[in-house]
Amino acid sequence: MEKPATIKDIAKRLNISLSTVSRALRNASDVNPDTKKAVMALSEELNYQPNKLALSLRQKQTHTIGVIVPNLDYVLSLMVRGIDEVALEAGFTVMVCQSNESFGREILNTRRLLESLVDGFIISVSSESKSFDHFKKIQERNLPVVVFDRVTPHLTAPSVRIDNEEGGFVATEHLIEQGYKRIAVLAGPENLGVSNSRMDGYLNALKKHKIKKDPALIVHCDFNQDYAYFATLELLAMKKRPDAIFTISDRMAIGAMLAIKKKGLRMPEDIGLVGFNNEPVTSLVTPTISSVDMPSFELGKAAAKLFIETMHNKENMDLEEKVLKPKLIIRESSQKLPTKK
Amino acid sequence: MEKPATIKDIAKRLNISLSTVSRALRNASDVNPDTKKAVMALSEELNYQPNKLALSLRQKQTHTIGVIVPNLDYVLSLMVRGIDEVALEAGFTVMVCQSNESFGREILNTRRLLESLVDGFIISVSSESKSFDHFKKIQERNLPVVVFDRVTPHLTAPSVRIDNEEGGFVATEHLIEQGYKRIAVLAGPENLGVSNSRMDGYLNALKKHKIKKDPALIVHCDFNQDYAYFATLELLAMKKRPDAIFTISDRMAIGAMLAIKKKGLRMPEDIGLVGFNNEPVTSLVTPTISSVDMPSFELGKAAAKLFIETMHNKENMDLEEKVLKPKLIIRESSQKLPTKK
DNA sequence: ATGGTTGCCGGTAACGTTGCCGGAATGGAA
DNA sequence: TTCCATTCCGGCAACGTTACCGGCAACCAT
Repeated sequence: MEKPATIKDIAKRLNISLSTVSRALRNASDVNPDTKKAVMALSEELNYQPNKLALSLRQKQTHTIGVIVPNLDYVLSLMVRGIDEVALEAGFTVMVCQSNESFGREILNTRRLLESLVDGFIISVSSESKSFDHFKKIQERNLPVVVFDRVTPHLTAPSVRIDNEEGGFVATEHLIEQGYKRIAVLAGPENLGVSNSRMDGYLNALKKHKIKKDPALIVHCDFNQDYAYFATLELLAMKKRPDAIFTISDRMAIGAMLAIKKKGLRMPEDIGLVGFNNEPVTSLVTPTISSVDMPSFELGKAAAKLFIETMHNKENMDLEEKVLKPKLIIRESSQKLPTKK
Repeated sequence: MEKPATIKDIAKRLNISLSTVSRALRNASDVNPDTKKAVMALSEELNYQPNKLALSLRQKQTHTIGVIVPNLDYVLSLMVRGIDEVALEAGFTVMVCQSNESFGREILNTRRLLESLVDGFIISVSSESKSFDHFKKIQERNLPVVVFDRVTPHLTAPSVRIDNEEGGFVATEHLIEQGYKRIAVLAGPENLGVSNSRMDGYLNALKKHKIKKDPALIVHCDFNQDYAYFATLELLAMKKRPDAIFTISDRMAIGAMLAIKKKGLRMPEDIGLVGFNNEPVTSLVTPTISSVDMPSFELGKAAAKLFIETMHNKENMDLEEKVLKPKLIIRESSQKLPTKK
């Protein structure tokens, strides 16, 4: 048993035509039940597997979805698993590419996936990307595109995300309620929509509680632990230092935590801290860090479902926009007061 | 610009034959420099991309490598990135599947990748797998298989791994040198080669230092934080409890740490702890946890290189076996004595 | 008997590409 | 002039599959 069996082999052994075998193997109609049975039996015996390549070539569909993500950290890999689950169920294979937050790599990945003739894309954009022409080119080819998690107003496509504004709001309001007065925010790159939305939530919370916004307490820095570390050191060196920090990711919260410890300050007594993503590490460090949790797995599943939907009725893909709700998980780093009630 | 351009389009526009265009696009020989130039120019203009499907169908090669891993934790995802890097360089695409440590899923993944007509496999086996027939079937089809990280003697194939025995040895010897007397080991499932090798290293270290092995201190449990937590609680409840624990993964070390803290014991004073993998989290928790580091990225690269090698000379793939060296990183959890010298 | 319907099947082309072979045109050497 | 080698090119088949069309029986109703 060397080469895998083909339809031709079956046809020859049964002395019938290729067409008949082909029909017998799927379209039960228009074929004698007996021949069909014979074909089925033989295909079983020869362990016949249809050749996907030929199939795809013929019907111009690969049943493959290209997924581009900026990285595969805890949250995103959970989302990808969600995508995978739904896609598999629907008969699709997914090809995952990481852009490593790099614009150039994102373009490269797009090209590679396009070369692989994927049927469409599910995308979470890199934090570095300011231009989206490479994605628009995909849409011009009439391939379905769904954006998830990291959405952007510059790309018109169906999308799934969480309510980042609300996430930022509840995190900030929680800090306010705990009695913190000077709340800083560590945001990501200025052009990253997710970051800006979370910051909007932060600002809304301040406004609601009549706290004046202080530009010195709003820091943009790279989406990464080391940058957050140094940014926090600077914040803590201010004459009137903040007494709480909201970071728009847990990675950054970890950086902030290290800086706070380095300075010898205590959480939550001297300074409060809330992160975003609810990565497992937040409950392992000392003190445990409060964080905004999001339904990542569900979000991935929703993205894949939306993709399949979009694929089927390309016409009226009137830009569905699905928004899931985040949830604040309160831990030691921000709980100054005893639990209410 | 709707459908992507094909060779046929170019031929028609230039009034030459398909064959000529095909030759012009790769085999410079046997084609007039002028026509070649014209073809190149037009293909540029039409943004021609060769259709991979047709190519693969024709030459019975997909230039795709199937990668099966038990999960995508820190170490394995680094390895996969290493594989990816080398594969890309060599013109291969990789398809990554997670078995989630499940035997059934591993079989499923194998089948799916086989259906996708990958050119070969790079595999790290699931901890649950006791039979390897599904992988042997691949080899019978004459497809190259390389095993990495989680190797097994039951599968005859070229392999890349780290010296797990040495890793277990240095970790244990370090604990001994720090003055710990009753050293327990938290091992993984009994049939997992990696775990057993690390345990062999542990046993060798004991023997070298003339410490009698105590079966009560050798605990097998599932490869996961919660199991490790409960296993550690039991260890600590012994009449003569251990004064140090070596866990064969950092996940388990975290579980152990939580149990130790729960019991109110201090590290390193009351109890020493060393993990394996050197995941970033080990340097974030309190106390920081000593761990055995391995060159994961390099290991992935080596696996891909070996794969490509194996692919090219299928005949004399006389089972190369590459072994990389691990390195102990000492942190707070095990450092009872001041640093030497 | 004739005509139309139905059930079943085979042949052909096509998806986009390349390998092989054969052939036309050109040039130079005999 | 004749012959052969070289240079360049086109035709055909094939990879494995399916869509489409047409054909041959057999059956029923007229």
